[in-house]
Amino acid sequence: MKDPLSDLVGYALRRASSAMMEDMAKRMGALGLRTSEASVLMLIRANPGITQSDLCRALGIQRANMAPLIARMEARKLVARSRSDGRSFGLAVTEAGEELAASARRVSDEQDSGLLAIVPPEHRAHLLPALSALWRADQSSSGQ
Amino acid sequence: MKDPLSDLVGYALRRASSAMMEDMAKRMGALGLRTSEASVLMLIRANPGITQSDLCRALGIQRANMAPLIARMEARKLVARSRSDGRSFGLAVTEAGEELAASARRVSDEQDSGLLAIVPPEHRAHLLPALSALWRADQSSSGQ
DNA sequence: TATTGTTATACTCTATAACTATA
DNA sequence: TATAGTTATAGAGTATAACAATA
Repeated sequence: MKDPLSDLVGYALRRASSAMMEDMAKRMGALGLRTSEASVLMLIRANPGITQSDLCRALGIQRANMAPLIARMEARKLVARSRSDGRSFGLAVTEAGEELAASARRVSDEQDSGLLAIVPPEHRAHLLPALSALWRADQSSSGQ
Repeated sequence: MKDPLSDLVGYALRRASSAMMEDMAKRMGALGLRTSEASVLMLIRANPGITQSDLCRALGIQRANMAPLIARMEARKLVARSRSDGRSFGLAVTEAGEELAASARRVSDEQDSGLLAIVPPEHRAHLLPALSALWRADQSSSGQ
């Protein structure tokens, strides 16, 4: 069968990302986390006191979608909120959240090692710089 | 702000793919196509007589989701179906479909050039081989 | 006026289960 | 038994609009 798509970087990018995300969903699911929850948890852990809006800007998530996500994690006592000003909350991980965030980080690192192991050695060091350039150059992610 | 995710290949892969797909959706939308429809159209064009199931295996789409997609494109007279055996149809692009497929291919090539232009020159040639290795190595895509 | 958090809502993509007709 | 196509359905991700409270 002819495959007119296999020489397209964009197509390979989508397929690689889908495969990786499916694998990641399985790994984080084993911890009781969605992938979005895992990234949020890791980012709060690294930035205690961060607000929901700052999280949204960092992760490219809409505020409207962050609200129920944080609510779920607060209900599970993984994250605690404290008023920072009248509008916003400062977020921090609880003890349970700290443990889970550490596990999520470990899982992420494991997956990353696995991904890099699949990439032929001569291409390996180029992947992260190339991908970082692609998403940092994106215009649409800057506006909310 | 600390960013514990930016050194993860998996995270960069997801962000780069999201940005690319958003851009692609805009470009294909201008042609009246969804991204999935565009890829299907290009693949049928390159493989006249292909069945829906073969398309599904090539593109990693579920049969259940292919049915309404093909139905839409048949209703728009972009694709024609003819019985190949009692179970399956052979698919082919119509004249209108051929034109639209050519436009979709042009749009894809344009985007790809733009993507590669963003990647620093020393990393450029490594991107497609690295991504191809990643999604071709994926286990879950082989089973339907 | 702009920002934060929230609710409601809708659209797309994707996945599974169940069914029929055929090989 | 396995495969092709179909339908119904549900989950997840994501987007916009509108609102109240606050800066």
